[in-house]
Amino acid sequence: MAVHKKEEFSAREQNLAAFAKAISHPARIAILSVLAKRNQCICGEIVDILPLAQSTVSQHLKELKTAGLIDGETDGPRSCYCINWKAFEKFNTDFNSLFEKLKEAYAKCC
Amino acid sequence: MAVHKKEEFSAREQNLAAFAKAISHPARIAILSVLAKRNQCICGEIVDILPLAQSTVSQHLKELKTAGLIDGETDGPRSCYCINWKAFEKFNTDFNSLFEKLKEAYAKCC
DNA sequence: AATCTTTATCGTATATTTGCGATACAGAAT
DNA sequence: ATTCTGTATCGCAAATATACGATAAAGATT
Repeated sequence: MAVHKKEEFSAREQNLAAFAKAISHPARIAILSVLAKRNQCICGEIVDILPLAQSTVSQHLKELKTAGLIDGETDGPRSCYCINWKAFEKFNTDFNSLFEKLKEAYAKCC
Repeated sequence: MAVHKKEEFSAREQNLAAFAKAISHPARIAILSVLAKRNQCICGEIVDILPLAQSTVSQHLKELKTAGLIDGETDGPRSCYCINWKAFEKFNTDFNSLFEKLKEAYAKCC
């Protein structure tokens, strides 16, 4: 009963899905939104903004970082995160190439 | 220990997250990809293409439909799905308005 | 050096997702 | 009317995700 067959799909499908998964939680959207709105990286202010415990926020940040959506250096009692725009560009490109190219051939059939 | 505080975020954040969640699995990406490549809706062919059992595919289709990414009519022994392009446009718009508008102010700081 | 502050990690409880087989359902075919 | 065919749903097992408190880690402050 080997649950989870994600590996059996193409790399492209897996990559897109992984990016989507990273932004599939409102808290992570909120974090990215905060990071996007500032020119500079911010640190623990995110914890004050979100309605979540510090450990939970840290966990979400880790997921975003693991997925490559943000970069972050944590030196000592202070850490600094910022958006990895290249990852976003790649997602946009891949997403559009998959779902947008046939839009003009759009024939509503149901 | 009230797990899951998604409700405490803004509607916009929840909507974006919900869309992302819908496409956060390779199987669902694959399904959407197949639907996008055809002008007509297809039915059980998806089951033949994906490395998953029929019941599992049906479940993924249901999730996509519930999330509003696809439309589907099932009449009798045959069902017909197709992509809801408007939902995709909305996602693209919301996504870009959240994450793209400050790209030019991009100051790499870490 | 001892303490403070900030962030990461661990452990754990609960909720959700994924996947399959079995079965129900509904129109089509015989 | 009975059988066939394609799809949806149910029930269950296993994997993942979410959240928090407690604790560790590491530089800053005193």
